[in-house]
Amino acid sequence: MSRRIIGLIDCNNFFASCEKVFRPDLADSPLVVLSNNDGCVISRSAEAKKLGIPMGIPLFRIRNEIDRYNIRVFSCNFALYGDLSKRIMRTLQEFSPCIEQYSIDEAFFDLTSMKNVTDYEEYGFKIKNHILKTIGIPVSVAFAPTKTLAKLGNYAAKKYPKTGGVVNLSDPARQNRLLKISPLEDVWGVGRQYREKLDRLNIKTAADLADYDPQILRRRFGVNLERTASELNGELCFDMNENPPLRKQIMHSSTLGQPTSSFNSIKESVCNHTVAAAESMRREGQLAGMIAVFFRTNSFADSRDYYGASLAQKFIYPTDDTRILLRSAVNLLKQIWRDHYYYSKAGVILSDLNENNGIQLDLFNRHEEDPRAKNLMNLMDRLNSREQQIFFLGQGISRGWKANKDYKSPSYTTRWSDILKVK
DNA sequence: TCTGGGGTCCTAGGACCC
DNA sequence: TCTGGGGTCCTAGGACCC
Repeated sequence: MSRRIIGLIDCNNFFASCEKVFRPDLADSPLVVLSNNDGCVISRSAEAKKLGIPMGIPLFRIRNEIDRYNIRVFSCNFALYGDLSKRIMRTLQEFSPCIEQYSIDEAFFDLTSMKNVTDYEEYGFKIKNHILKTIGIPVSVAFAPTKTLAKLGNYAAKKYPKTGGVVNLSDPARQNRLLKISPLEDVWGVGRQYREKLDRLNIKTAADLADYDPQILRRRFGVNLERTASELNGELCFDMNENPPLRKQIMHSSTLGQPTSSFNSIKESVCNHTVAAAESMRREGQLAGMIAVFFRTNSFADSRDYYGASLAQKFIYPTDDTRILLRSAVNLLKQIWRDHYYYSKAGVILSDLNENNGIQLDLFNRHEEDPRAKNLMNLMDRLNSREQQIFFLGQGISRGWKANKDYKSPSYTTRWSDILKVK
């Protein structure tokens, strides 16, 4: 059997890079993208990183730096990022027959069967340059016999400019050299908690982890960390997964623009999340067996003023009908509602998801599916596929509770009215 | 004043069954 | 009052990922 060779492509500063694609005038400017509600920084351009803007910092704490260095600020625009992501994944298909999209901005791809590719470094640059030229997003590429090593290689491709953004770790000697200089926190699967505990065992580098007794790792940290260590040794434990299993739950929630004590505002917010979650569930062809609604006051505030609640309901017949889901959501909300608190977050979770291929029939309660419901949902999904055209009354009209998005870029690629004009 | 949103898996413990 | 092994299902909590 020939050795496996797995590639990993990972976009550089993805959200920030997306914003720059349509603003070439900002190519060299420091730029940050904010979380929902313009709360904190979730993506930074290279220039912003160089200025020392940390990941996750709240906007209000970098007001000075923004003024002093003229940092450009953008609210997040997921329609734009999702669309560019799709284009990148499509492009990658030209380079590998087997792709696993791992997140919005990264994908593993298997080159094991591509015998004509022998110079991986050259191939990596080919991919990188093609994506930069056709889509405008800079990416890093790494190759290795396991996913965990490919991840580590990709880290190195970003960290060491000398690599030019491409790292080939197919050779064990190179793997070992990188393991020795990689701190534990660069390893995929090692978070802060594990790092601190491993540090006490005198495990400080990726090489230390790879060399440690696997049985002790398993006993003290579980099977996944043991696998991570094996993967660092070049032994494949996390294989490619071209068709990731369908999601088991779908959550939609948000922080509100302003805390509110108004039942109506929270109800509208919950209804909107329900509609969005149902839409995304139908896109996957799934049905919900359960719905849960939750809301809470600001968790950072004084605990005396804290109230949060959640309540779930099971469906006898799993459903994807937004009208049924909305009815349940509002019902649940009414049951746990309390006046006089100021709520800042609300959302909905659809779970017990089943594939929509014939609902299990109950011997005694025959369930007749209403074909009109299906048609109605299809029609709504089509009309709303690019931007929202029609909605349920429960979603509200004024939407005063909506998250702040003061710095949003236009939806260049997904909204007709925002399409870029060429003079 | 202002602190994201959306997921997964593993493990331990309790209830319950034979 | 004490004694046993095995299994399932559920839940909560903790860890990780982007």
